[in-house]
Amino acid sequence: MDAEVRGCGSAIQVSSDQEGMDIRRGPWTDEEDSMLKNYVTINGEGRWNSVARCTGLKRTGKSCRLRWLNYLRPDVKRGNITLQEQLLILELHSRWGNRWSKIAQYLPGRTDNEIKNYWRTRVQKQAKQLKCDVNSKQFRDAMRYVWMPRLIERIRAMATPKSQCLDGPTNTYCSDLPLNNQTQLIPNQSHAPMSSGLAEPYLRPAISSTSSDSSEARVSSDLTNDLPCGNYIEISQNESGLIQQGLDIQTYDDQHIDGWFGGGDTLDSFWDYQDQNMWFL
DNA sequence: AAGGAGGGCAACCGCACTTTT
DNA sequence: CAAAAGTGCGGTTGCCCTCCT
Repeated sequence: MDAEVRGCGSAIQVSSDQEGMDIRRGPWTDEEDSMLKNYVTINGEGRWNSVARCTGLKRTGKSCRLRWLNYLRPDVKRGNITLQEQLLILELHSRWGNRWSKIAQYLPGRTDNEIKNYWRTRVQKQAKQLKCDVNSKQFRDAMRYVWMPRLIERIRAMATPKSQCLDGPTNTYCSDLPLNNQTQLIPNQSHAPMSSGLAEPYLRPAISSTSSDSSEARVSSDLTNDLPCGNYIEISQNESGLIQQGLDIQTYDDQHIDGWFGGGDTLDSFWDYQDQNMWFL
């Protein structure tokens, strides 16, 4: 039996659980936020049902957990998804599909919910506009061979005015990813299951490298294993200290790409559309 | 200026898995 | 070992805001 209480311009739903206790739903208030934040700061994460009971919050444990993870946690990053993050999302999704929490482990400060929303609102919208299924080969190929290289181009363009950073036409690009020498991509521990405490950086110096004297550090093997069709991101650091991102991309000429979109005109309009929407560029 | 449409995002739901008792 | 409780995760919903007409 639910009752709806309207206040402050938003709907707060109150229902009764088995014990007759009122359960609040809907948007969290500042007061609730501070109650939850204070409790977790003192007592740590976990035991979310207890949190709900001990704080006097009339919320379910699940609701408390979600609020903390997606909003109140101190390391939650706000603001737009960066180009590098977009590229990573595309890459990891091509590998793992809708494993949002797993993908989120590689994007520090981003929540699975945020990434999921990003995918649904941006990427799926593009698929819809192109009148193809987001899981179709056509769409995945467009991501892999058109959008991702284009993203990398943009990252490179934004990151460096330096010509030495370009490795010619060999599909090696650079960006300003904040990586240290001998960098390895590590999942963000703060998103790991049953984690506690502060987030660790998701990028750490590599413990070892197969090529001892090489300054290159490829994305960890866990990330690169089984990547589709020889398409992978390689992160390395050149002598200037700038990070190079190489994408092993098969070369597709315009004619091939035209095949996906039915000819030059269609492709042109496709790019026009992309430029208008700017969702990843 | 007003109303409608669509997008973005926070929050909820249900199920599956893990841990505890 | 089984049941209950707790937790995690992906899918979905609905509200609010912005843009367009």
